[in-house]
Amino acid sequence: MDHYLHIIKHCALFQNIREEDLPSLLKCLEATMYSYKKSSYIFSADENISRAGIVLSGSVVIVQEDFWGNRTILTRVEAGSLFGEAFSCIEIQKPPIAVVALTACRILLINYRRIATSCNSACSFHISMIKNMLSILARYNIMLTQKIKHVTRTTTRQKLLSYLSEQAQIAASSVFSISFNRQELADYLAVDRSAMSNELSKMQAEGLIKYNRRNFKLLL
Amino acid sequence: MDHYLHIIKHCALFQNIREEDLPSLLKCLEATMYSYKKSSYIFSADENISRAGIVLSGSVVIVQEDFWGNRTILTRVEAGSLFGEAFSCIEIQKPPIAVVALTACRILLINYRRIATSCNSACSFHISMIKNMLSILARYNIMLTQKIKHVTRTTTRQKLLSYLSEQAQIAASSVFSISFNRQELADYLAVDRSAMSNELSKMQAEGLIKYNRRNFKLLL
DNA sequence: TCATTTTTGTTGTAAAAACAACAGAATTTT
DNA sequence: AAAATTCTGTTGTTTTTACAACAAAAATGA
Repeated sequence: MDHYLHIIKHCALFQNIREEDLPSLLKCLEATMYSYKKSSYIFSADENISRAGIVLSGSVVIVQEDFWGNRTILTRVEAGSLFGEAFSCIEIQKPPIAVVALTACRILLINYRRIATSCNSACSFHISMIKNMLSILARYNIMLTQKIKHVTRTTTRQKLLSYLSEQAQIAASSVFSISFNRQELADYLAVDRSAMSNELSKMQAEGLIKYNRRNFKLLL
Repeated sequence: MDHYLHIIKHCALFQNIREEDLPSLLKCLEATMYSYKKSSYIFSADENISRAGIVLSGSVVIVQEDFWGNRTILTRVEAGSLFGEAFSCIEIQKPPIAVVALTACRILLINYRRIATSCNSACSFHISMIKNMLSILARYNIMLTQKIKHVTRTTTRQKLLSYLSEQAQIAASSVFSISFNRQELADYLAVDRSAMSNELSKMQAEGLIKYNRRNFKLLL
């Protein structure tokens, strides 16, 4: 675990907490490290999520899956980021999401709830952590709001442009790479992959965009 | 404002705070009451949101609007509930949402940020309020996740069934009323109203549901 | 009460998407 | 290096949707 301390200390949850406090804090959070193979479930839907996870290496996706196995990707989570935090804050019997390893990964599971609910206000880092959590949740909210913005566009083209514009804005450049492959992007935008590939081709033919695999360029 | 104290004290933000502390707390939050006419904007998109709102009477909707005026409803907020809280927690230049009065309403605007960021830990209710905020944000997260579940279904019928099932579950009954009219529901599910009405008719004809206006019954 | 406005349901048409099936390219594994 | 697997693009068909236009019902308000 110590091997990943440089990842952990940069996690948004531990901002404004002194590095020397981290080890005891992690003990307090019952932090335990696990390894997962590609495509394995870290949290599966319909089982109570009582801990939050921090990605130490690799990456995971938060997904919604329906009865027939159709998958929607809510977001991709990279090393250094937190997931499952909302379920650490409130008790939910059947969480509406699952977490799946996109690549082989190492995950630190923590029992955040134990700290937040029985907080001894003498510990200064508890209050720091709760405030960090506020900011993480607020950001996650806004991320979900952005996703809703994309998926509620009426046509596949509009969804793509909405998503690609956001990525260009994040990259602060009209040239950028995306973290999703085609199937994952289709799952994120809730469209059919082949129809989406087809639409991308048309958009390129019309001179709206240029792309090769994960590299894109917006042409106004 | 005192007239609405019974609403305010039940607001999730003020749970575990003694009623006698409320007046000074509200002063601390710079709470100010405003009235809005039906359809007017309480927060408009692209203007910095620095305060959160509590609905005292009437109801509002959180919406996303695109350049062409297409509107998606994120959620409806009733008396006693909070909105705009995510933007009180983190600074955002251009919020992706607007808040519109669905009916004539009275709103209490509060400066939550001032409290959360420069918290004097001597005030016991500050920590209570921050914890309440955590729970509100977590719930809002889950609500957004549910909405994404609905809007990412592929057909209008699936979207309707996904939404109606959730409502039945919330009501704990197969007979229930919904808070949206047809246009609002279409805006929430991101479909065309007339196509949706048409689909509802078909579903009724096929014996899947029975409905009259806002009253629904699921027939398995 | 009557007129006006809002809400809901209905129908037809054109556009778009899902779905399926497949081929070639790229990547990974052996 | 070759084989196997994964990823991406392409095409055609069927289903579904958006859009438009309108009529009836209900709610509002003067």
